[in-house]
Order: sequence, then C-alpha cells, then structure tokens
Amino acid sequence: MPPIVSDSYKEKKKREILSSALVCFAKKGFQVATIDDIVEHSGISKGAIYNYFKSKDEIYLELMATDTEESFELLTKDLSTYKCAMEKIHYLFDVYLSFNVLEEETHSKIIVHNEFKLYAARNQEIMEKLTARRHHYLIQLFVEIIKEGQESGEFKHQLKPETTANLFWSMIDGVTIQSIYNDYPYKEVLNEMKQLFLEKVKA
Amino acid sequence: MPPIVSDSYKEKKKREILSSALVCFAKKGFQVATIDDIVEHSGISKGAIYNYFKSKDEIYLELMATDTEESFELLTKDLSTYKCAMEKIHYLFDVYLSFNVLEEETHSKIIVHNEFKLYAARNQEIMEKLTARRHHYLIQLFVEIIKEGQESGEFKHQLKPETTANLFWSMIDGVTIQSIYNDYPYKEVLNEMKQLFLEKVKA
Amino acid sequence: MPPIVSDSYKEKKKREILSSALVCFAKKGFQVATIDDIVEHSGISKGAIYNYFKSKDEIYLELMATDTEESFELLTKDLSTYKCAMEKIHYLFDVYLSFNVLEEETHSKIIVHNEFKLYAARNQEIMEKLTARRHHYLIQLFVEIIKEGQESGEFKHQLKPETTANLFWSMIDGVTIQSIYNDYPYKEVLNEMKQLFLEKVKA
Amino acid sequence: MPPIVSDSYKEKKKREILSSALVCFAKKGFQVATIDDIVEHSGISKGAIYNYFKSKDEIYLELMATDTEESFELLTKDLSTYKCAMEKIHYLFDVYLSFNVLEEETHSKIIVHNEFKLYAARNQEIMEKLTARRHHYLIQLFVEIIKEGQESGEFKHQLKPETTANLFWSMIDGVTIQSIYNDYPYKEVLNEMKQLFLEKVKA
DNA sequence: TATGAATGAGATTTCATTCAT
DNA sequence: TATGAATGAAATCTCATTCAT
Repeated sequence: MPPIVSDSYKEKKKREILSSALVCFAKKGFQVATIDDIVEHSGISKGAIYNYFKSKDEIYLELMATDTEESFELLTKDLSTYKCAMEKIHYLFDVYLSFNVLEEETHSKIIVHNEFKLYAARNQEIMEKLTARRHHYLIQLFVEIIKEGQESGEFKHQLKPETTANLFWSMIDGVTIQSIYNDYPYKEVLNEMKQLFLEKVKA
Repeated sequence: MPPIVSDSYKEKKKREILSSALVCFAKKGFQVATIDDIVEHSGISKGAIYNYFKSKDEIYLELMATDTEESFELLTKDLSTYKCAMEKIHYLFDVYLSFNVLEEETHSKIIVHNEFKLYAARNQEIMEKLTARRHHYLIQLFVEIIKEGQESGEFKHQLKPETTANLFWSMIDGVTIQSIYNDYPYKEVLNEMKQLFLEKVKA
Repeated sequence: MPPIVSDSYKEKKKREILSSALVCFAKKGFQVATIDDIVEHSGISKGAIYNYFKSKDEIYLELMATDTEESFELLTKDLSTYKCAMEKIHYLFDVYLSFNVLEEETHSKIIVHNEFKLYAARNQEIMEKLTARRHHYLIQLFVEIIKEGQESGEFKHQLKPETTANLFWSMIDGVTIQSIYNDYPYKEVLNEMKQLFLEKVKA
Repeated sequence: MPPIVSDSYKEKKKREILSSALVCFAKKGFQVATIDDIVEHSGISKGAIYNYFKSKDEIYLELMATDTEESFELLTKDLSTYKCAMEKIHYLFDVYLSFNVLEEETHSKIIVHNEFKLYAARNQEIMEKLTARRHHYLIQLFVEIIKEGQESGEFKHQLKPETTANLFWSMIDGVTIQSIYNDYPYKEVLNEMKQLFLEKVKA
C-alpha cells in the first residue's frame, strides 16, 4: 500500500513545526517555551507534533542542527560571485554588517543561537557534533579563503589560516552577543573590527 | 536580648547558598537545576534556603547582580599597580590570557555568565540593569584607561574611547564564548587579538 | 475534523469534578481538603482537574457560584404549583422542614454553605457578588410572594416586603446554622418560627 | 527553687498571645493565618509562643473555649439589675441591637465566631464540648428567664422554656450571620424579631 | 494521520514545629 | 524563658508525553 501522504507533505509539516518551535524558543527560551506554545503558534495539534518528533528535545536538536547550515547557506550564497579573496572577506563582514540587530527577529535569532551553544556546552555528545559542524562549515570556509588569498598574494604568508579563521569567528561572535545590550554600537564596533582585520591579513 | 546570630553569620550563610547555587546553575543551567540540587550541594535545608531567598528566581537574580561586580573586582585588583595606560591594557589582556578555559570551574563560569545574559535578554527590566552595570563598571574602566593613554601620548588621539572600549569587550566576549568549543585555541586567538588591539591603539 | 469530545462531555466532566470537590470540601473544609483528596474521590487525575480549572480556588469559587442557584432551583421547583401566597410561604417553610439535618449529606452541605459565606466575608469582591446573588434570587423571590399576598389581601398591608424577606431568611439561616449542634431540636424550632411568621404576615 | 517568673506573668503572656491570635484569625481565618502572623502582631517570638501553647490548634481551641464564656459574661453583666423577666428579655435583645455590625471589630468577631462553629462541626469531640457549653451557658441562661417569667405570670404558661431558648438563639444567630452581607438591615430585622418574640412570650 | 483529554512525575513553595544558643 | 534559624513534610501546580478516538 502506498503511503497515504507524500513524503514532501511530511517534510513540509516538519518544517512548519520547526519554524514555529524556533519562534517560541526564541521568544521564551527552550526550557520555558512549552509544547503548548508551539501548538498555539503553529496551529498543529500536540499529537501531530509528536508524530513528527519523539520529544521536545528532538525538536530542539533538529533546530540546532539546521542552525549552522543556515548560517552557512547565507554566507556561501553569493560568495562564489566574488573573485578575489579580499572581496570575499569584505563580503563576509558585510553580511554581518547588514544585520539589523534592533530588529525583533534578528535579536531573537541571536539569542536562540547562543542558547543552542550553551545547551550544547553542557552535553558532551552534542558539543562534539556542534564543534565538528563548526569546523566543517564555518572554519573550513574561512580557511579556504585565507589560503586562496595567500596563494594569490593578496594576504600575508605568515598567517596561520586556522588561527585566522578562529579569530574572525571570535570577533563576529563577540559583536553578535554584545549586541543584545541596549544601545550597543554594533555597526561601529564591527566596522572597527573589519578594518583591523583587513589590515592584519592584507599583504 | 541580642540577636541569636550575627549579621555576619547570615551574610556568610547567604554566600554559602549563592555559591552552591552558582555551581548547580553552572552544571545544569538555571531551569534544569532544582532547589533540591542546591539543597544537596550546600547541605542546607530547603526551608533555610527560602528563609534567605524568596524564590529560585531571586537567587538567580542575586547571582547575576554579583556577576559583573566580581569581574570588576578581579580586573581592578592589581590594575592600580600599573603606572602607564599601555601596561594596564596589557594587564587586562593578561588576566584573560591567564584563564584556563579547560578547567571545569572556568568553563562553568563562562557558561553561566552567558546564560545570565540570555536570561536578561528576554527581560527588558533586567536587561536595563545589566546594561547599566556593564557601562558603569566595564566600559568606564576601559574608557578611563584609553583617555589616560591619550593624555600621556601613549595612544592615538583619534581613538574614540567608548568605541574602543566596546571593541575590547566584544573581542574578549568573542574568545570567551568560543572557548566552549572543544579544541578551541583560546590562548592563540586571544594573543592575536591582543597584538592587533595594541597596534591599533598605540600612538 | 470534529472535536474529539463533545461539549456536553466536558460539561459532564466538570460537574463530576465539582461534585467530588464539594464532597471533599464539605468533609474537611476548603483549606484542609487537598487536590489529592479530590483526585482520590473523583478518580480523575490531577492533571485533568487542572485542565478544567485553573486553581483550587477556582473550583471553590465555581462551587460558591452554583450554591445559591441550586438553592433557588430547589425552592422554585414546585413553587408555581401553589396558587396563593400563603400556600407559597407554607411551602417554603416546608422545604426546610423536610431537611433531615442529622443526615450526613445535609449536615455537610450546611457546613460548606456557611464556609462559603465566611470565605466570601473576607473578600470584598466575592462578597459583593454573593450579596447581589442573594438579593437577586432569594430576597426577590420572597418579596414577590409578599407583594402577591398583599395584593390578594392575604397579607397585612403594612408589611415591608424587603424587611419581611430578610426576616424570613434570617430565621432560616438561624435554625440552619444551629442545626450543627448535637441534639438541636431543628424541626421544633423551625415550626415555632413558621407559626410566628405566619401570624405576623397574615391579614 | 521558686519559679523565676510568676504565674500571673505567664497568665498575662498567654492572654497577650491569645488576643493577637484572635485578631489574626479574624482577619484571615484560622487556616490562612500563620504563626508568623501572630509573631508579627504580638511581637512575641515563635519559640515563646510554643512555650505557652503546644500547637497552633491548641491556641485555636483555647480561643474557642473562651468565646462562649465571653458572650456569657457580656450578657450577664447587667442582667441582674433588671428585676422582671420581660425586662431581661428586652435587655438581651438590646445587647445585640447595640452591636454595630459595620464596625470592623464586630464584623471580625462575628466571622471568627462562626468559623469556630464550623471548625467544631467537623470534629465530634470538639463539637460535644461546644454543645455542652452552649447548653450550660446560653440555653440555661434563657431557660431561667423564661421560667421566671412564667412564675411571675409575665409569660405564657404553655411556652416550653427550652424550645423558646433555642428559638431565641436561632434568631440571634440568624441575624448575626446575615449581617456579613453588604447592606443587610441588621437593626431593622432584629427589631422585627424582638417584637415578634415578645408578642409570642408575653401572657 | 490528527486530535486533544488524560496522565503523573516532579518542580516550587509554605509553614508548623523544633532546638541550639 | 526567649529567640529565631533550621527543618522537612506536604501542598499546589506544570507540562512533556501518551493514547483512545
């Protein structure tokens, strides 16, 4: 007997649930947001949610899993259109410079993204996955650009690609998390960082 | 008749509870850690805890309140022994460079400190307090040093003290939070930042 | 998709809980009776009870709300079958004369009904509702009868309907609450009251 | 070794506690009022209270015990100054007519007095004591007056003294408890009762 | 597959009572 | 005797999860 509903239907439903869950977790935090909050926000019944996910925890883990991927997609989307490494670095900074951290949605995303990290930080198994993913996606992405720049002669040769990648992401993480403070001059600080960073890398 | 126990006894007891609570919150997170965890860790009875704090939330808030102050104390402890602004900046970086982020306790503190921020981020009133405290303690501290350096001619005159202070703390925050990832080269990245930063500020 | 259970099912369930709660409150008093008592008596789980009522207090308030209405229903049930006012007064007394105050259930109801009043007496808002309800139902009911009797010439014209109504209910309340004493001659006293009252009103 | 504090001191202390407890119970009800409320109101420490009373329940029971006695004292105070039975009945009604039920203190006393009854009503042993006390003090008091009036020819001979006594107290109880309703015409109703009652008894 | 009523473990909090000082 | 900090049993309420329909 063929499945009564198509896989694509199921996929769509899952994404619906995840998207509502993200909103709820962003608003209240994972622990405080309840399944009923998700029910209310998504309009999908409790039973249905449990048909798609074994537990509240699983919803959270799935969201965490997609978190890095989404960042990655966002970052790589137009990256290939830039030809030289320096432009790529510019582009990466500009992606973050374009964030409006005062916007409700951005603000929420930053909070929930950091909550993911803290949640993982207390759970060795999840932390390992998250670390691996970060390496695979974010660090590698940057390492490639550094290497490309070094080969093209744009960047200093003594730069350690991995350290530089970590430096970049640490700075980004720094401004991002500080942006939750009221009146934090996000753009100003990030621009300083950009300038600092570019001077550091350019040959 | 004199009071049964002295105020200092009560103060000590309160600190005992707070210190146990901090450990528990660090280990499991505020939501997951229970009053029973604190009872078990502190050896103080549930009722006694509620004699000192009205609610679990109040314990958390009190911990948050002391969080910045403790950092501030740590940072200002030896700061006055340094005579020139440049040395002071060195010192501030070195305080963070001396952190052993692999140590259980440091790791926990970093996590719980960031959890404080996220908790506050969802609560306008608390966020305002936290922002004010950050300004009063951390930003001002750094602004003074920058100004001092500018007056003594050690630092560039075109530096905007406040932006520079924000830059510093954003970088510190960035490495700190990234340190929760396994195998993160905390010291290496922080050293790069220090170097970058010093070059930026020095006249 | 139709609702899982009908509204009448939910109504029935609610009444089940209320009825169990009434028994428990009657047996032990509102403060002493616990939700677990209601769970045990009703066989309905704690969670289910909280699905129907927000709090123990709400259960109590709902019971209070229905208390007067039930009395009113009991009293008005056959009242219309009596044609003249005098017969109606007779009927009202007889309703109370038919109470067997030695019976466990009646005894409990009297206690819980009076507990309602005391509870309300400490809460201005609830008291106002209770007072309004008493006026609307019990006092008006009696006032109508008095007026009817005055118009038909059965009753004295100088009777003040409202005062007379209050007199009636005060006497009823008096015997009722005294009935909780062991060996109180409930019927005898109430019969005296009836006789006294009838003489007073009849033209 | 002689007692360090005199018996009269202890007696005074006990009365202090009881008087504070009465206020607290009146304000909040026995179950809701806490020992800490009594501590706060009396200014006597928790430990001291437990030196004088074994439990919160015991405080309550002692208050109940004095409740009837106090009424009795109030009623008998000037009763002997009246020579004829009819005047005595007048006096008894007038005592209650002189109550200002709108006054905070009177209101509270009525509530707590009725709470005593309900509390007792759920406890056979206490109920027996209360019933006995009522008989001994209140009913007997009235029975004597009725008999006196019958002997002097003031009252009807066919009155059953005990029933008449019960009738009197039931009416008093009725107006008293109804007085907790807002805008209850206490004096008006009680005056009607007095008139009714006097007509009933007088020869 | 969808629904939402039911479940009950487990959390927070209260407060009568004890007891060291 | 007086004090009030400490205790812990027991209460209320929440909410992730199950399951009959």
